[in-house]
Amino acid sequence: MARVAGVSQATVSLVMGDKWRGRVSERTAEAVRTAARELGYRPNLAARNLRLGLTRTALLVVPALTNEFFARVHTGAARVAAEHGMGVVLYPSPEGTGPARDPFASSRATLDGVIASSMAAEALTDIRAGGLPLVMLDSDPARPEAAGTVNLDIADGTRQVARHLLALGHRRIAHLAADVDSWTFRVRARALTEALTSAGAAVVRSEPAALTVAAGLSAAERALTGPGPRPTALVCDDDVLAAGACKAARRLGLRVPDDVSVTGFDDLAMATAVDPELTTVRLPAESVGEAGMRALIKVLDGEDPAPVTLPVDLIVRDSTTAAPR
Amino acid sequence: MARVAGVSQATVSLVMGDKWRGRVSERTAEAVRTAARELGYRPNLAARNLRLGLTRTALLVVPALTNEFFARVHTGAARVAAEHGMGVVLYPSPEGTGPARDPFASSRATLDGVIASSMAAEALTDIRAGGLPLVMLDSDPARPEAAGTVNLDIADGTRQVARHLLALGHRRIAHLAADVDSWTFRVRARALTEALTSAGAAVVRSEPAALTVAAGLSAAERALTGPGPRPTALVCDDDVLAAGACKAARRLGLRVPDDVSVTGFDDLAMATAVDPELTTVRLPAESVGEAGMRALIKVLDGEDPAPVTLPVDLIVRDSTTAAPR
DNA sequence: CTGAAAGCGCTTACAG
DNA sequence: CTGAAAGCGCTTACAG
Repeated sequence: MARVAGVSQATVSLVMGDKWRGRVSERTAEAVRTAARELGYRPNLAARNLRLGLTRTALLVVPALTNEFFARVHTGAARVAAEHGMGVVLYPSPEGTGPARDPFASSRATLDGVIASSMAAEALTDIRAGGLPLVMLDSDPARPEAAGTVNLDIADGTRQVARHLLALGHRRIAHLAADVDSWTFRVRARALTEALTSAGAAVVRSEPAALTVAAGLSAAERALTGPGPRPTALVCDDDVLAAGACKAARRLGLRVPDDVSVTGFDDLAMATAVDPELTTVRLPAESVGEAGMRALIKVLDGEDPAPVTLPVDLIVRDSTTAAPR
Repeated sequence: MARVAGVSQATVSLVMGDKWRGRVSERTAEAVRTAARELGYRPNLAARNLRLGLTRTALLVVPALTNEFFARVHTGAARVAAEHGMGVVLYPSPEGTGPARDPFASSRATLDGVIASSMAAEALTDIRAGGLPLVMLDSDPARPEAAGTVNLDIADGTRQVARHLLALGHRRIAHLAADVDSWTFRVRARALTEALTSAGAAVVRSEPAALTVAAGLSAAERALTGPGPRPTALVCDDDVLAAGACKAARRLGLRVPDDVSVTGFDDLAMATAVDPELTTVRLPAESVGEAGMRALIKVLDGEDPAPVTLPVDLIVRDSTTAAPR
């Protein structure tokens, strides 16, 4: 390339890196650009990475890709990254929220830092071993592993759900709990119990369920047909579970929301795909991604980003109404 | 590292690369491994990439991440990649199926090849400019851009839908067509028209819709309330659209499937989340990813992979029944 | 069985 | 304003 343009390697580097102003003549720069265009020349990133010792690439580790939440987190992260000349590469951890295999062996990308969303802190030891700056999203803020944290106010979202249901007169409330060991779901369970008991109501039953429609359906069946008076509301950890819960209610001959109110969490596309549309908690997923990338960039710049907690909103739709009788 | 282990750089390289057998003594190899463990040493990938001229990493370009189909394609591709010591990095093209910005500028990873799923061929010119081997998934097999292609038998899936509906006595069928310019949707439209007209039926109406529940809903409203006799069946390009169509029917006081049958496509989680569950076409997404990665590996090995077409299956559930009257 | 040396393609002082 | 040189950390012949 340098030969074709009739200049030195150094000059090519300056021009391609847009650092030539005041150091290379306009004429020479133009010649380099022309030659690059004709040759389809692209700087070898591996060489640049080696020389610079950084890659301007971040890895976003997520538990699974089947959830729009993570897609939106990525969108937000990628936007902020682009503004800073960085890129984001996705690593869907093959084992859900469990131990993430070393992404370096897997993605083989060289990375400047990693952002992990909704992962168990323990699941990230392999990644930590790389010594890379780590920003944790939607994870236990008390864990000291991360150089930065961005959280959703999950507890508040759960409290909003509880208050909404209490205001509608519900007192017997069951919880369809995601059968996933992560901070975000532990918070939901704890906040729900606290909010209800402090108001004189109670979680009359808690049913664990994997994050699928079918699992939500059978958990809801158990919750609605178990011993004791039937719950009048089902609080679900996730919209997918809530969709299953609505189907279960219908199969039992119960109307949603007249006989049973159902709430979701996340506000995925599924929340409005089902009938009735789900009352749920909307999570600012893109903002989470944006804040996460901003935090990582600060860490990379040697700064110490303050922890961020983002508010969430209850979206009241048609799956909740006044408790029967 | 070499200094700590008391051996040369070359020896370290041999041991870390697992190429030491018969060339380095067991004793020395063990010493290297121990030192590596203690130091938390990891070979610098940028240096290795530079030296080797390859990265054993493939890029998977997808239109968007909000769809499980692509998540499953990735899962399949990653599995095959891992078996061959490769990794797969995801690149969700920011503009849907439209022009993909140069992923090299964005992901900054150095790549051996790219796999593109469901993208318009024209959208990949930037990527092609990199001169990397390209495998296209779920894309026009007639385009010569790709070194390998893996397709779904979308036309056959559409024909299965048509035959199913015809057998149920439907003759007035409307099409909710995804408002996305890609091969996969063009095939659906063409195959549907052909299958119906050759059986003496017809697509009485075709309504374009973006790939959201809300868009599906309003497109279905248009299809069901337009001039002429009402269609008895709605063939939707996608499960999301079908979910919207079911809601539209219900709002118009029509029962699904008794008054209108509705079919989806893809068999996403949403297909069983809604009530009634959707009759739809199941796509072997993971197999698509696996076959795509296998094809890329062949190309990388200098072979010429044969085009693959994977069969798809109609899944009959509760959203279709005999035509009314 | 082990080490010294070359070279992958960049970027960045440094010299002219 | 431009070029020659060093060096990032590997891997791979090659020599011993």
